[in-house]
Amino acid sequence: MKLSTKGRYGLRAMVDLGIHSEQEPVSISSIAARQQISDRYLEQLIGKLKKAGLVSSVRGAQGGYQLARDPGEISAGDILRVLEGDLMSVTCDGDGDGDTPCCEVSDYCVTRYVWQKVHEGIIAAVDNLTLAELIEQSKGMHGGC
Amino acid sequence: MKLSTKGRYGLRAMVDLGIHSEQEPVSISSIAARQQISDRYLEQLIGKLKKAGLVSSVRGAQGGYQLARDPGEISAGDILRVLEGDLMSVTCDGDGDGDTPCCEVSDYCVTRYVWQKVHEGIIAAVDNLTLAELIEQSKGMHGGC
DNA sequence: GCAAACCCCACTAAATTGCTAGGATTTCCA
DNA sequence: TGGAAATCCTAGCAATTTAGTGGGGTTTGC
Repeated sequence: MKLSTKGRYGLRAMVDLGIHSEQEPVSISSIAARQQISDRYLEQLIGKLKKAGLVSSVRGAQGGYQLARDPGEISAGDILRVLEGDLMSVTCDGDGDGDTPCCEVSDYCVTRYVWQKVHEGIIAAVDNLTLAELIEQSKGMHGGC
Repeated sequence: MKLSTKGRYGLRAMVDLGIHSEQEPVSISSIAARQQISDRYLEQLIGKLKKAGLVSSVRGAQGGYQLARDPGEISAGDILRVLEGDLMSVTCDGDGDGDTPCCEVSDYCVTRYVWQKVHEGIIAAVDNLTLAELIEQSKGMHGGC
């Protein structure tokens, strides 16, 4: 139960875009260099973010990526959902093929109950956190941690 | 970012123990049969829970497991932390070997910031949820979901 | 026209997950 | 006193996921 590099890199890339792409599009290679990430790998992650409509692209030379919306209109949850899949989707222990009802085994709905609670906690946290806020945070700390 | 069977099975096993082990210890095989879980696998999970001090064991014939503490004194978070590892541990993207400071790359502390928020949300959810509450939930629903 | 960039898909080594297997040890009970 | 029932311990293994790498294409500014 941990955040993979997909989510971590994606958050950093989006913050980077927010800071550097206001005037002109930013290339994968420049983000990768600043963030010290494999550019081939980052390319795939940003591809997903583009398909999800969070970033827009400009093809050809001097092209690159830009945020598709205002940073205030993008939440950390939006980014993480794209890259990490459903954030703690609430599933039963049933096989989920639709044939069997969700809960034929005694008392395993506790899982569902717990997960509902956890899910609510996560969603509340990441959906109320805008990219704008993260960018502000990031600008605030120069080198220090 | 999902709950593995470890956490799901562990929660169900603990609820099962809470319901059935008040008088006498309960064997792995009976829990596994009721919960429809591989007993060999469950054995390993309960082993961890024992090492963590959440359940106690009685060896030999007619032995088995019991809750080590009152269900009101065990939280869902306690169980999940044992089986799923740190719940969203807040780590930087630094290599974490202690040699390099946490944040030598520009602005990746946003990861840390986001994760702090998510972590708080999760902890608040699972640590305020007692096993007693889950047992009550479980008893409340007979077959229904 | 050519280089810089995005785009797309396939492959792979390493780690994790969800088990299975084979025992050894302890203890109740007939 | 001899099983049988149970916990304990460690190792292995197939399937999946992760974190990339690789080899191309296509679009576009200069």
